[in-house]
Amino acid sequence: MSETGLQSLPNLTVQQLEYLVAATDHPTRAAAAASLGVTPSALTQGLAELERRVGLPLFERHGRHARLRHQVAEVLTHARRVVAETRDLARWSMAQRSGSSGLVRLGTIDAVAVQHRAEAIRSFHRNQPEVDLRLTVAPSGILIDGLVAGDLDLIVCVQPANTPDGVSFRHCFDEPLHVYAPEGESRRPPAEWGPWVTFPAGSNTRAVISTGLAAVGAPFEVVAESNQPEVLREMVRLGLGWTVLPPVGSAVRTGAMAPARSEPVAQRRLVVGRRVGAPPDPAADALAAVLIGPGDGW
Amino acid sequence: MSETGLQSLPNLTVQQLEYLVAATDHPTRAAAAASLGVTPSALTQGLAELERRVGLPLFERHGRHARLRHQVAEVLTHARRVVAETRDLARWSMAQRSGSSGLVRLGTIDAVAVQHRAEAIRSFHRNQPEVDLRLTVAPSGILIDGLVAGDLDLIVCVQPANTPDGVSFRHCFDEPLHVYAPEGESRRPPAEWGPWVTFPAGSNTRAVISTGLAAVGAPFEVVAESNQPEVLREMVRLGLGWTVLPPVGSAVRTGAMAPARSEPVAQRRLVVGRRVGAPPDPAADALAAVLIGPGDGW
DNA sequence: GTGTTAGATTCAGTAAAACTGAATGATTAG
DNA sequence: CTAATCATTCAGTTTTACTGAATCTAACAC
Repeated sequence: MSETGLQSLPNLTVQQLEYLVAATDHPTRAAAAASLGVTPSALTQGLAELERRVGLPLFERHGRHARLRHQVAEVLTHARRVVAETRDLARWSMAQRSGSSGLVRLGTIDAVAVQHRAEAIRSFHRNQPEVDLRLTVAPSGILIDGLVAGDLDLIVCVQPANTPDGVSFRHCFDEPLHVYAPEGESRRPPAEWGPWVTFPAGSNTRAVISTGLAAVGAPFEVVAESNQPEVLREMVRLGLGWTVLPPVGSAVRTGAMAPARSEPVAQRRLVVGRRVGAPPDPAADALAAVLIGPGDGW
Repeated sequence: MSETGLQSLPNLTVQQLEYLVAATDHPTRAAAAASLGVTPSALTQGLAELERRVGLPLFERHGRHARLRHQVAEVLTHARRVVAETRDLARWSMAQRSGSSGLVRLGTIDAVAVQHRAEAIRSFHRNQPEVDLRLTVAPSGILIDGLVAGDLDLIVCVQPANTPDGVSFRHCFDEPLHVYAPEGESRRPPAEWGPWVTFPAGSNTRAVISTGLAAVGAPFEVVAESNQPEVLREMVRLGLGWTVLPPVGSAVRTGAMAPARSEPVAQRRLVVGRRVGAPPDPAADALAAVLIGPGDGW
């Protein structure tokens, strides 16, 4: 919170500094003006304005030539530095604009990162190495909070019951949720299912599961919780209770556990989330497109 | 002679970058605008213009706040750097303007630096430590060349026969030139003076000496040359020949050599030289005034 | 010397930009 | 809900930057 105060900075423009550099780098002002694509008149006036703003005479006449005063080598140094930095900035912003570069902070739930979109993320990372891609894996609620707070640019999460303000979701894909029972208990009717090990309270997936079980008449007594599907699966194997999970992808090492029913008891909707206030970000757009799959852009 | 080409640099102004810095350093834009002494409206429009010129959206809305996008940290870095550098430049130019600081390249002949104006130069250096004073000691001809070429700002030299273009001289003081003879030869008449050890051909002082000796009817056969009075003096002591030199100042370690005549055989005019094309330079003006002594300025 | 030429500057006039002050929209606090 | 604060937009004015023409100046030829 530094107080800038009222000290007036000379309102130099990059263009004026560019004039100065060009004027010193070219033998005549006409040549310098031509190299900048302006008339000699503009160059003269621009340099005069620069002199006025710096408050010091910059040139001295030697015949027809106007030499830079040795005292103002500092000004020239400043000019060269600013021009170079601005050129860097321009190049950087152009790269940003074209989307060939930039920073994208992606957040996904674990199943998406390790299973459903693992290959998409990997190939994006490989094909666009200029994009600094940072991946956060967390439960949907935390992802959404991060998105709202501006800590994430793009998330793939389970669609929540109500869309929070400032966020927009696009459908990504639906994932079936199957009932898994401890060994030997699979053949019970829904009314006798449970008890359950499942995601913690507040989890979007848990809400979907709760609704799905109620629809088939199953009770939903929860005896253990975890955010990690692998942990829930292990609990089932240990006989702690039943669970509802998406099927294990073929790519993942299967624990050889079959669902208690062939039909899914529910399905969760995976969505890609963006901040509505966020300005267009080509890199994030490109990644979002990859994650959503075929279809038009955002 | 680098070709800047036609690549268009965004015409950023220091003020716009200052807006950006202030906007990020203050909690609200109103406060930022107040700190800069402009209306919030100006700040908004200025930042919008900056966004347009950079070509990237810089902010994103979070409720009422407009946060800087994390992607544009580079722009902010650039802005801070340029603002800081420009502030330095402004401070420097102000110091230059006020004359309390700056660079003055002074050139003098040796007698002036070590004798006639040694104390003046020393006290100027002591009283105005902000001025970066660089002293070059050389023969008059070289000093004048340096002045014309712009390598020196101010010189004290022997007045040349004709004033070169682009230089203006002001009278400083006149210095008598006495004849010095090797031990035991002092009492000869002028027609038997010599041979001589003196300044090299082309030297202004030598021209003065030559004229002076001719006026009293002395021959001017030169057997040895040096630009350094001490060397000439030593040559005389060694019996190599006669010489014509200014009297040794009391402050200088005297070699206890008396002139062959009490009246000077000639006198050289010391002048202070400036470039006519040179813009006003308060520091150089002050030093010139000290060197000339009492009298009006340049 | 005179004339010629190219470079640099000055002088209109015009287009762009920056600012102020008022009006509008949007968001937080009570 | 109301009020207050903040941010933005809008209209109008002042400032600034540019082009093109005219002017001035220095260098060069003759």
